[in-house]
Amino acid sequence: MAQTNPPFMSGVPELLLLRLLDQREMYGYELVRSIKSATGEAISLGEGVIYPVLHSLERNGSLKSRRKPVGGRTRVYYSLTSKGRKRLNKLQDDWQRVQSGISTALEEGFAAS
Amino acid sequence: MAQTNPPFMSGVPELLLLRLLDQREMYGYELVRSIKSATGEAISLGEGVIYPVLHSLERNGSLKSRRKPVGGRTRVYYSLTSKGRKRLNKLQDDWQRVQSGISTALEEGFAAS
DNA sequence: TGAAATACCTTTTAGTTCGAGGTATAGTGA
DNA sequence: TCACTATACCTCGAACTAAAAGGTATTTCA
Repeated sequence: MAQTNPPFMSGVPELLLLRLLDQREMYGYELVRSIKSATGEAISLGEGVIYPVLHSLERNGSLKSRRKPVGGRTRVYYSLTSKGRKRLNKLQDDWQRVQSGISTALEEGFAAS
Repeated sequence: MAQTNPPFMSGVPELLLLRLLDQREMYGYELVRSIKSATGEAISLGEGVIYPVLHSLERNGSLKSRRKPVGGRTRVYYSLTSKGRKRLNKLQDDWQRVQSGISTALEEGFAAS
């Protein structure tokens, strides 16, 4: 069914990845679980979402990565570049604007005269 | 350039239209301006967004319309059906979930020990 | 031995927002 | 009268992207 453009999710994976990686270096598989817990189980993103976004963010210079062997397996750790930090700020501003706009619209009508 | 899927906008036009039309009957051109003012100028949607969404919502039974001649011009007024009201409730729940999930994720780290 | 968890990845699909462009009438001011 | 703006409807094409499903390979644990 591939529910695309699901309500209110556009830009969300990117924002969450940047936000989490701004706090500390993490690898893909770890991010999948971190997003669930960081959002209080409200948002869950599969690997099919995470990896492509990670790759495109690295391609455009927002993230850098380093491979790190851990007990036979290899993990790819990602961290923010300064460009990524700028991008995070922009997305947070965008989010704030949309969020407050919608709040205003939804709350209206309480004191409908 | 057609910047599509701009951050955080997916589902937003539908939510706002349903919300405004739940308060009172309105026509397309009017909705364009109402969205701007209802969101405190934070969100602005062009006619190229409004009309297609209006049509698809009517097609799926969330809205019904009636034509009304007003001073030589014809306006198409839209209003919610019961299906549209259910849809509005679902979208509001979705929004609430995403909104609180993101707030939690963004606020985290204040008291980072 | 087998199943589950870890860890990486790609491909395909299904939209949906947005800008630009198009038609036509009514109202306004010069 | 002429031009311009506002009103009011609409369509089309492009770009972007979240999600599901499927794929590989290793380690851990019962």
